[in-house]
Amino acid sequence: MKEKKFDLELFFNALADRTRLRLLNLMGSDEICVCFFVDVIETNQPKISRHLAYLRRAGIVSARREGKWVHYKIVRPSNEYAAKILDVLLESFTIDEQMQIDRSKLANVCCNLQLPIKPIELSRREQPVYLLD
Amino acid sequence: MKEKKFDLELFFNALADRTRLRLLNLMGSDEICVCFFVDVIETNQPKISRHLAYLRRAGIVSARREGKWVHYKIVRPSNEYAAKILDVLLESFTIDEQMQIDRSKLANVCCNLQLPIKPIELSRREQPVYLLD
DNA sequence: TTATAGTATTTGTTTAAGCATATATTAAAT
DNA sequence: ATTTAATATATGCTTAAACAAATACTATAA
Repeated sequence: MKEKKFDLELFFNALADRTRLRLLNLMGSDEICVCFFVDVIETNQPKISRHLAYLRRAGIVSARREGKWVHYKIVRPSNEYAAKILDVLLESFTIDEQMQIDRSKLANVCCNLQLPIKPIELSRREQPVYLLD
Repeated sequence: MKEKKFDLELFFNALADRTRLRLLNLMGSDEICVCFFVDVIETNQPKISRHLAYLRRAGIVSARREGKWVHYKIVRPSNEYAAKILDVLLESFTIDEQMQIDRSKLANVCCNLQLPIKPIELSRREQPVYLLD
């Protein structure tokens, strides 16, 4: 079973959109629920879902369903150079004003930033998880 | 006089195209004439010019006219993160088979790869140069 | 059945290719 | 010198394809 080749063009295309960069910024090192993205980016949910699907196809994020909710997180791309590039990109968000505003908005709607275990989710029992795509 | 902000989306879009990646690979650390790109990529000249213009607008390459010829080279993006990303990208070309094939084709049509001074150009007197854009 | 998220469809916009043409430079001819 | 031709490169224009947004609809879980 051969690994399918990592598509650098798809990768860069995925990063060439402000909404998708904002989504990556919000994920940072945490796992974030779709509904929080909708709150922070202040747009409709299908649009967020479509951009998340784009990032998924590019091998940049993964999804995990937990009950009604789907959580997304950044995954390390299989291509080592893409992984390095993603690291630098995430680092670059620290000097971007809007990205920092987004992060504080997320901290408001979602009190679990910075916490190793998320209080809200503690009250829900763990479900048998499955991955999309 | 305020520097205009570096456009990360434009930068990533510029990198999200195989032809443009091939052009960057061919430039590497050298300054290359448009006619060599046309020879190596084996496509029409307007297409090459268009992609080079795209890279120029994204702040990734610069052009220098010397007589009838225009030479392109990679420039360090003003955004430090973009510069780092470009470094990693160029490094990634070393493990890409087609990129290496392109480089050897270039070495054939253009004997000056690896040489600090290009023999062909030595026979032309230096012109007052100007930059496009 | 209600909340959450994903998909399908339509529409408008962006992008790329191909072709033709314009511009810049040099060389050659008058 | 001035015109003409040739070469190298850039740019308009048109068409086709890809992409994004909005809306409506479907699927899943509680």
